[in-house]
Amino acid sequence: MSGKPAQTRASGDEVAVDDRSVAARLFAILDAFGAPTGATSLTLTLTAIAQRANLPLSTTHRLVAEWVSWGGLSKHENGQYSLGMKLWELGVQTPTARNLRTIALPYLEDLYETTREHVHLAILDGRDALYLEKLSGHHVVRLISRVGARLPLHSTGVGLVLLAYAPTDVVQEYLATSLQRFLPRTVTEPEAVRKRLAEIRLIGIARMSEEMTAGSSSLAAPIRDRTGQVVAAVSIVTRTTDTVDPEQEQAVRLAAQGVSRALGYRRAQQ
Amino acid sequence: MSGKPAQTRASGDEVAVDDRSVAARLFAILDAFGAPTGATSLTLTLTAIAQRANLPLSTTHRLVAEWVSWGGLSKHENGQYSLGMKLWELGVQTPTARNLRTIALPYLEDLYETTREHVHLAILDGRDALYLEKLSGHHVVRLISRVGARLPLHSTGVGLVLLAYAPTDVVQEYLATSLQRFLPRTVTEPEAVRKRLAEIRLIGIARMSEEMTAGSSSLAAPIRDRTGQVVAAVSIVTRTTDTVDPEQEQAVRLAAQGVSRALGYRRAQQ
DNA sequence: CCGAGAACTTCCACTGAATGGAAGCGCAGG
DNA sequence: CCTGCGCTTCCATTCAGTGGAAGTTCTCGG
Repeated sequence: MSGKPAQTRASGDEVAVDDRSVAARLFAILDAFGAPTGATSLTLTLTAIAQRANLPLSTTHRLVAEWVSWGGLSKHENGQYSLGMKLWELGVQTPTARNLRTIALPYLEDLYETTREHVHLAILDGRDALYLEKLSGHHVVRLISRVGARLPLHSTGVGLVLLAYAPTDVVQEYLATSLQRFLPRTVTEPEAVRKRLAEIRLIGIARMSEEMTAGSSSLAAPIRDRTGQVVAAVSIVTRTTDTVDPEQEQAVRLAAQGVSRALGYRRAQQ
Repeated sequence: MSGKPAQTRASGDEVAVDDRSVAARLFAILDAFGAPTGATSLTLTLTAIAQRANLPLSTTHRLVAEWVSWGGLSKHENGQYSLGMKLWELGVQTPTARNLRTIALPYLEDLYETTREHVHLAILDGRDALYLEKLSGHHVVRLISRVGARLPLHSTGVGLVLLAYAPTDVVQEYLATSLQRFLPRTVTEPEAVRKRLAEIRLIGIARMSEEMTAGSSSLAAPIRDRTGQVVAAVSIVTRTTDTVDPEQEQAVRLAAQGVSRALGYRRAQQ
């Protein structure tokens, strides 16, 4: 109702201009719900979103409203916002997620039933192993992994398998950076990693022991599509024991082969 | 390099202006990948996106590029676009999807193991049952349902359970519209549906038979959170048989109770 | 009960970012 | 070689988005 001009920009001050596009700002808002403060920041207030996205409050308000009206964010009674169901709906439509998961799930279930261990399905995405699926039973054991998590390639069973069958330039680039050591047994030396990769290609299975989480080991095997390319990896994560259980190895191999066959892979001329 | 003005808008012609905001246009692009032509249109060309989103090609080009740079869409070698992994990553972070799924999955696995039937987990979203999870084994039987699918409330086991415990105004509104009859046995008459809902509330389980898919029946039970509110439903879908298997009913009930307990529900004073 | 403060919502003049028609490019088929 | 189709780039125009500020609501403490 007032007639006063609102914009009163400070005269000589150098204002760091924000040259992000509208789209980039919208994305920044969603990214605010990502991993920043870690695990449990799944719900944010408007102000918190504005801070994380580094946007003025009024702009945030308007853009958040756009997200909410579309369903990408949802507003709760208490005024907090969280990621909306629409994102989930579209997310599960993502081709790789949808197809791989659908096809692999039954085999993962079988693997879980026969071994009763944590079962993982992961793909290579950028420099990480991206966890597509996880079956865990009622174990009290907490693992770092969860669906949607990203874990390093060199310290996880699935990661090492994915790396073993990745294009050489990917391996090259990955090993060019310094690899984080999580536990004393984590292999971080590039040449040592290369040796392991070669061994994995030879025997078709990766054996990890106490390299990411104390007390747990894993067995992982590659999943191939109809072109023979490795597109994913399955693993089971067990409590570390002295002996390697050949039956477990067999179970992991069978699961990987089952999924591969379902994807159209026909055993190559051995 | 030319100096000619590009914009040569037809003079007297009435141009239907598009008053969608940038955000709305961006969303329209994602929606183009949704359900429009049905199931398998998971990959589109630029032109196809422009058509479906009803946007000029150049605008589409620019906005699609924004999505791609963020990871919401990904561009394949052949020039086709599909939903990107980023959407999946954010999607699985969605609170309800994440929490419910994580908590429920082990119980769903148990249910699958004991019954060996299709297992479903769904929530009420708008006027539909939204399928959060589905375990299916290697059955050849094709079901309509899949993760992320939306199916009607009155013709599915989970749907009817969700409706039975929904707020009265939701029920009112749902029954106010005409309900689709899929098969001869689908109950579509509002009063008849209300009767079923009352029965479900009484016995705590929904029994459906040949109301959505010929030859299959389902048993569904409600999942409650710590406040006692019904937040989801589990079901098994079986081939229709003459007799009701009390053990199956028991298994479904147990699964629902298990999840409810895990969500913090303590059996109310009966 | 009132006042301070924090968080959210609305307002609106200004402007630069988004727009989209057209031209340019690249490729496949005739 | 030409034609047609689909994608990419260009850029003058303009209007949608912007964000500072004022208004509103809610909570907490005195």
